[in-house]
Amino acid sequence: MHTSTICLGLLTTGPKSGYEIKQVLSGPLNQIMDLSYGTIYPSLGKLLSESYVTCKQKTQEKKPDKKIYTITKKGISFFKNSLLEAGGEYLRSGNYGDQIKSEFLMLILFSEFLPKDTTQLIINERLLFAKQIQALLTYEGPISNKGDHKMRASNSGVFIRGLLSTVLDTGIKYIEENRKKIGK
Amino acid sequence: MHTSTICLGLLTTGPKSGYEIKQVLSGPLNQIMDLSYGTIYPSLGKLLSESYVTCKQKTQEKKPDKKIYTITKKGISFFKNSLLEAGGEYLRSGNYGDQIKSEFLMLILFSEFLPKDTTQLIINERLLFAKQIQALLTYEGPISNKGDHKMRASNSGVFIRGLLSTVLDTGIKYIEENRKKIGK
DNA sequence: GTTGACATATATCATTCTGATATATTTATT
DNA sequence: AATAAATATATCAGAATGATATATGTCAAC
Repeated sequence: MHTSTICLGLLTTGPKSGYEIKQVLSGPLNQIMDLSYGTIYPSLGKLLSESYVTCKQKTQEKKPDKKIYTITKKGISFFKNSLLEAGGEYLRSGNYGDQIKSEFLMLILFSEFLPKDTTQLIINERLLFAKQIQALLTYEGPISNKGDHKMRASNSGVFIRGLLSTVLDTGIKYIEENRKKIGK
Repeated sequence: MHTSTICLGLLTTGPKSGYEIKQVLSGPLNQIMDLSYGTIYPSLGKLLSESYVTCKQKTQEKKPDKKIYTITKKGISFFKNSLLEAGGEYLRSGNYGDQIKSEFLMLILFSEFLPKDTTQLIINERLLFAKQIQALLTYEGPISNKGDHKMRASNSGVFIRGLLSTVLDTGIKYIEENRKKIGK
């Protein structure tokens, strides 16, 4: 899926700045996708030049200028086509897996070459982190203004949150129950 | 973790060609890390120029020439340092999460813009794929010569396989039980 | 028997992406 | 009063991907 498709998709829930798109991608959605500013800003620029979005410059009183991007009708139509194409490519490719780079598990994989206390420290920090993410995913209270909890409130959003939460929980329990086995 | 650290780490289990390193990274390990040829070959070249590995050219009778790389003593020492540094950076960074890009879940996230049958097809294929990976991870029989099952046979390898298998199983069950909720 | 698909094997490269950095203001903390 | 952290956009060197090129072998299909 192209960066532009992701940006447009996130804009379907309402106008956003590049900074806000990054915020959304730094919340629960971070567990399934991330983009850097260096990818987001140029993508929004291109989308603007092709009239898939419009841009309202907001000269804020107390903060740096904000460029709020709004998806256009043309943009929604383009997004639907792009998404369908991405789905078709996904099905055709035969590569149905996710792209994962786990620094944590690579360190564990090579942990026989690491001091034991370092390995244990890494596992402790990872578990703490996973529990924080767990809290973020299961959080049901009022939406904060920090962008932490921003995810599509649709059926699919609920489905994905549930999936991530369940899977994360299984992972935490597995690590807690089996960590003794490493570096034995 | 740098590409060179990963290559060296994989070479600690025995000499390998660039192609074989890619094979290992295409087996069960693919669930936690992947590298492309465009990353592996230049990295091995650099490692060779710095004497962290040696290279034996094997003119094979029936196949293209093979360049078998073997880690040196200097290489092992360098690997241990690099790994310790990677562990330290991991702990210092505060970013304990994995880098994940899930084409599948992004398609599900936006599935309200996709035809229902397309979404269902995507889920079907994903489930089929996940079950194949599951079989690969739990496979206990003789090691094939296809590189499919190559993973470190150490404690950590067993730990990681178990973790991935457990987590994958939870994911499959969740999707099977909750897929009706999408696109309702 | 030969065509086509697939596996083995190395290598390069345009395009893409990341991670770091620069800039500037506000808000919160100490 | 100073310092850190959040808000906000933008750029860019370096790294990584995905595609492509090259070449040979095998194996099944037609």
